[in-house]
Amino acid sequence: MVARKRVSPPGLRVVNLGTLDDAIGFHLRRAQDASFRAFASSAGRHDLKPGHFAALLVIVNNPGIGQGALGQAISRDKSSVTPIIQTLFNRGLIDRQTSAFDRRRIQLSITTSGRALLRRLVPHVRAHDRKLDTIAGADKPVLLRALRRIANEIS
Amino acid sequence: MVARKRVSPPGLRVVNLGTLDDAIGFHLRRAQDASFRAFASSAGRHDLKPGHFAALLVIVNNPGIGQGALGQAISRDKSSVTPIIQTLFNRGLIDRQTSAFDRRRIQLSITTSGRALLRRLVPHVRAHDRKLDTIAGADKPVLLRALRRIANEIS
DNA sequence: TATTGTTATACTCTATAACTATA
DNA sequence: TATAGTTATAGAGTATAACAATA
Repeated sequence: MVARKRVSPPGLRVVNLGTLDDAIGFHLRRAQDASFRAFASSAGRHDLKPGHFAALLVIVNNPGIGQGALGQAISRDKSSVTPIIQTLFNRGLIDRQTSAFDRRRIQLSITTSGRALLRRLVPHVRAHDRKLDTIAGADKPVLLRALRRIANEIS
Repeated sequence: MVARKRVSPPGLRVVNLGTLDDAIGFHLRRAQDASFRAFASSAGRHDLKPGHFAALLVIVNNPGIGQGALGQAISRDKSSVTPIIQTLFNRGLIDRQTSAFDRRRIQLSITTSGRALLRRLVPHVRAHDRKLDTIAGADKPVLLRALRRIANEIS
């Protein structure tokens, strides 16, 4: 009697996750991972990664914002913000203007071409958001509330 | 009249996140990020990172599991599983045994010392889980349901 | 002295592709 | 030919620390 495909390890078809299956952190990672990949393969294919997109959105919504505040908004260190800003600037998507009040500060704003890219991207981003919204369905408000709390309150 | 601290950019104290504030993906990333850091600085300080811990948990719950199936369980490529397994093995936390049925397959199982580490770690992990559970409160079932759906259904 | 942003650097996590050995 | 696991390698993404300019 020959050992056949799949027969070898007895009863291992379904992986038992144990307590992991009840751990919010574990599912948080899987969901974030899946969502990130899905975003990257739709909007990301169109030349703007999630991080860059988020930064651009913050800038368009907060013209004149500095890199420190931007970093806080997207929860990144200022040293992580620098390369993002450089990319956006090199592509002509944003402007940098030294503040007249404080010459250490650089005021960020979106350019016409940045707006154009955003417009071009919005449908894809919307599609991604809608996918998530559809999946979350009526759970969305509760989901967002829980996620916000986790991000803000955990220590 | 001298320009004083914080006065320069008019009205920028609070960052306006715009549509980002309504995007599940954005909050997913922030929550996952915060949760990961919190875990790393409690249980992680005790020598096992989230990824390694998750792998060890899957192994303890599925003795004899192979690296492919393990990777599927934690949503990682087999090439990402290899270094995790090596670390766990080098620390004597798991055993690898070639399957008698299929000598390509390596059956993973936890060692006594792996169990001991797990026991030692459980309080910290529990504390982290409890923190998340407390924050999620009554929202937890809905949160988990939404996270599972996102991980499984998004494309 | 403190703060804004940059640079240099390094670390973690991950995947792709090519490989070995088995099947 | 196909599959389990390894290796080599590369690329994102991020942070820490030291720095320059300015406050």
